Amino acid sequence: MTTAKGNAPEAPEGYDKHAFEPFAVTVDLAVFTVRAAVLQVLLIERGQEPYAGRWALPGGFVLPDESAETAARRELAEETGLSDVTGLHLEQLRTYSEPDRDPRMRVVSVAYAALLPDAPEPHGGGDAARAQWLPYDRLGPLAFDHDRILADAHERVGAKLEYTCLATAFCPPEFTLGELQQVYETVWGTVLDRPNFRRKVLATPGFVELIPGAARLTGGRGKPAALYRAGAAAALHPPLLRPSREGRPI
Amino acid sequence: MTTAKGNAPEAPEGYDKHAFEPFAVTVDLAVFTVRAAVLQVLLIERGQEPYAGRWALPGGFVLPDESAETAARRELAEETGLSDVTGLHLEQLRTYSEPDRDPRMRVVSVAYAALLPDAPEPHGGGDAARAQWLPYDRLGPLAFDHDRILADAHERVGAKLEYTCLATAFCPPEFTLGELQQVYETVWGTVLDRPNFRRKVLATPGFVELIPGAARLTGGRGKPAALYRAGAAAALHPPLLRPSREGRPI
DNA sequence: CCTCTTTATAGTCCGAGTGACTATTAAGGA
DNA sequence: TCCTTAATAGTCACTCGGACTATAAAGAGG
Repeated sequence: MTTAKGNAPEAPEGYDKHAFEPFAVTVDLAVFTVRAAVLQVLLIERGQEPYAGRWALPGGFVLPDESAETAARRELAEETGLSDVTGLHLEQLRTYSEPDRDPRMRVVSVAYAALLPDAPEPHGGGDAARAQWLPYDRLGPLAFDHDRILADAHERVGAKLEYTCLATAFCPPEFTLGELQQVYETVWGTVLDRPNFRRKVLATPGFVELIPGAARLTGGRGKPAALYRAGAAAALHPPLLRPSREGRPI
Repeated sequence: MTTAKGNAPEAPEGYDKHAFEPFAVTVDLAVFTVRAAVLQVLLIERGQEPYAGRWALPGGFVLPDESAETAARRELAEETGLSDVTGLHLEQLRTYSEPDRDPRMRVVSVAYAALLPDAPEPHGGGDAARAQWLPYDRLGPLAFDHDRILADAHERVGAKLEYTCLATAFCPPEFTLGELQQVYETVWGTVLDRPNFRRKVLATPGFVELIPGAARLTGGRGKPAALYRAGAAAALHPPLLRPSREGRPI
């Protein structure tokens, strides 16, 4: 880990025709999980100004020899306390660069969305700040422009459920079709017809594969459900569209 | 708005627990147009090392009081020589931040994709470098990681044609359905059935609207085509999917 | 002027996909 | 044993889209 270099880099040859201003570059993480049919978001309570006491997305600086992707995965491991985050779905969302988005200084932030299959209680994190899962609904205003980042992340995740096999990233290694449907219903905030959902999922080759043994599982009453694991496919053809939304955002 | 021109910002309160390293932040533009059934890209010939003589995407530094979006639009105006770029489609692609992507220094680049309805010959640009439209196919290797950026941009534009009304951004204010179909065929590199394309486009409310007068146009032989303009809709429901691609990237 | 070519436009046919719905199976609880 | 719950199976009709044919309206060339 390098220290802050005390002098600004001079614009090297080839850059001399432009103004040159160093920026701080950070990553912000929108980490989602589905627990008990509720979409949960990992948030950190800020301990100091600005926005002291408000909830914020976890994140931090990109280190000098890191890519943003590497920094995001490092922060994800730190904030969740998980030892292995290599299998988790992590996806770059977009970059937020409004000049006044951080009142302290000029910060450009690369936002990532991450999906977790279950929700381990978060580790304190490297910041010793309070990290906690909170339901996506019922969130007060977040710090900085994190409301918008989180809304963008939610929209992206919802859209990707339509045309990719991403939903399995919310599920444990072995899951029932009911649990998979629950993911769709929770993220989309809709109710789906169970036989039709089942027909669609099973008709998509490589989406899920049956665990062939009589392996079954019961969450309580009712007929035990067959267990599936994620398949090899990445995309859904044709897509599994959300029920009638007329004007969907781009 | 932050100052601190010329000297590195000190990590302010709240940031002191992190290492802090200033980065240069730039924008790179993948500017597309369709001319004569060929997908063209606006490129700049580099005059100096590294990659002297190679083609590169236009772009430049984000100025201290600019957002990346503002910088991208400014660069777009400079490079194309167009006086008004407010109506053009400009969309953030993703951010490239590999530590070694620019051998001179640490540069984080926010990439944008832009679509132009027709191809005015490019202005020299503020860099006095040679700017030129080149066909998307038959491009040698570009400078830096611009091959990958351009490929990502192409994939994104192709995907957005499926589920948005973006194709009209490639067309002049008044266009025929044949020209619109030409955009799809050129970007996708496929051939579409004309009656089916027509049926689909006209069945999507708000995609295009007929210019009601006997306004017609002939590009040469054949029956004159009716003229349309872009409608108010932004999304396509259901989408206009590319012909059979089995494993589509996410 | 007539015919051929070209392009736009209209319409048909059929099969895949999906929404809405009903029926059956297999468990636990009263 | 009966009821409830949840998974699974199956039906029916409608829509959409791919493939295809037919017609209309222009220019080119004899």
